[in-house]
Amino acid sequence: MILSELLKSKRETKNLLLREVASMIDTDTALISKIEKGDRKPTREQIDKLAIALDIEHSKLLKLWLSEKVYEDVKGEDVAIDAIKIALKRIKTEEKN
Amino acid sequence: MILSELLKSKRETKNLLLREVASMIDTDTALISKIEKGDRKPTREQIDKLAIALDIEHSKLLKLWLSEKVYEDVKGEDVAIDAIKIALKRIKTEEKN
DNA sequence: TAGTTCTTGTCAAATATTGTCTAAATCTAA
DNA sequence: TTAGATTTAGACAATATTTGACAAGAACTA
Repeated sequence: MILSELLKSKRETKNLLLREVASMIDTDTALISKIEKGDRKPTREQIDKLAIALDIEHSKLLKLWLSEKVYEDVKGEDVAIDAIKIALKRIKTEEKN
Repeated sequence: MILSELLKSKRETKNLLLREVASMIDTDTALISKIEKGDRKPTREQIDKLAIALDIEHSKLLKLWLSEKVYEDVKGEDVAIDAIKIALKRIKTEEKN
């Protein structure tokens, strides 16, 4: 499940209108629409607010958001998998200290 | 081995001066110095040129460069590992198609 | 068809990144 | 030590990227 899909399905489950979510996020409907369509990435602050507005576990949303940044960095590269693995190892070894 | 370290050690192995590398990369010594100290990230074009100038396998350099972008995205996040893993899965499943 | 919701395109403002210059710091050899 | 060379640090303009906002169009609903 991709971030944009999650946001849209959650909003629909809760029967909220774009304008209602928009006001909770302090922006306009156009931006929310774009976020739900994957045309724009939410900022981190928006992620925080969206978690509250849509009642989604914050860390779940954050994970998805971060993973999409990672994905964008490497997609289309033929060394994508190796690059991600290198980063993963680095994170893991750092956590041990 | 981190990108900046690799670049510096390779240059030293080859007994090149910053200004020599700089001219091959079409920039000035200050920038190369910063790259070697990790203060600046090379652009992708610079990675390509550095691979040639320093005689480093291009894909190796590219992997390191990409991995550091990934690392920067998630470092310090307590969901960092999960986020990377999600991205990794996504890349893997997409490659199958 | 009118009213509402959603989508799209555009563009300026805000941010972030990059390149270059200058001068200071560090190193090296005589 | 000092002169000359190399490397580093700081500042700042140029560029690029991201973001927010507006307006108009499209799609949906009653």
